[in-house]
Amino acid sequence: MPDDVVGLDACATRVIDEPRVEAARAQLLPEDELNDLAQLFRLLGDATRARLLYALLEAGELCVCDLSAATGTPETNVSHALRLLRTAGIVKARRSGRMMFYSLDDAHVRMLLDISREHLRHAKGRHL
Amino acid sequence: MPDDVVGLDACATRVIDEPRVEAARAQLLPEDELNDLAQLFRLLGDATRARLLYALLEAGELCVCDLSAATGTPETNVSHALRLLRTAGIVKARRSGRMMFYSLDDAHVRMLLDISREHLRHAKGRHL
DNA sequence: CTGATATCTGATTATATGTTCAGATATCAA
DNA sequence: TTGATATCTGAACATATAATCAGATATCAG
Repeated sequence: MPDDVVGLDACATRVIDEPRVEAARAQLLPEDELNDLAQLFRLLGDATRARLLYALLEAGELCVCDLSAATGTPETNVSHALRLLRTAGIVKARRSGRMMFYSLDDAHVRMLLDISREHLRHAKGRHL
Repeated sequence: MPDDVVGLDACATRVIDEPRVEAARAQLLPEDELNDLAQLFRLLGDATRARLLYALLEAGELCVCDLSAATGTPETNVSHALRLLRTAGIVKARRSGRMMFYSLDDAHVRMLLDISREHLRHAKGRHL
């Protein structure tokens, strides 16, 4: 059989740069890590959640009703959104009486929010 | 009318920490910026696209068929994915003969990928 | 206890989007 | 030119998920 045909996990595709492909394959992230990473980004990739996160980035800590007021998001939506973010370890909650105060739970996420905002500013106008 | 009821864009929600809410509102990102940010994260938030991006992060530059081979993704999917990423300015393309070589187009995105991977490592095991 | 408030939850619906397939385009070799 | 190859495109389908609504839980005041 020809040696330029791959028979592993891919379909029979011709490979142009064999060593580079091998290197890339060797460093592929494990499936579960990749899914976790994708999930992290997906959670940041919704306007409603992003609004909440940037509000928390600025305000530090806010209760559900204040988050609702500050972002103009119905409280139910805020609650649903925060549950997803909390389960993923992106925000943390602190109870005080009948209120729950939320804040960002991770320095890396804070960095992601910052850098992405910066990216946007720099990327503006570069592409058609 | 009572002064603890908000009547601007939100529904009539009671506000707990008025000044903090005002501050958060004043610093809210404009809608279009927020949509762009959410779109950026959403594009990173898919396992197939993330696989391709991390492959490019490691390999530097790969053509479609090599990306397909390296990640085990059908070439059609690779092409669809790369179009979205290219339109958003996340990857750039270089033609060489009948092949197209793709690579990451933005230092910030590279940072996002790095930091998120780091986040994952550190966050592993912290939450239930 | 009862009532009021803040938040949460589950189910439904509507929308968005990743995947697949068939075929189109573009480049090169002969 | 013709044929082969690499990539792209559009449409149909299937799945995921955000928004909405009704009602549940939890905390506190009286």
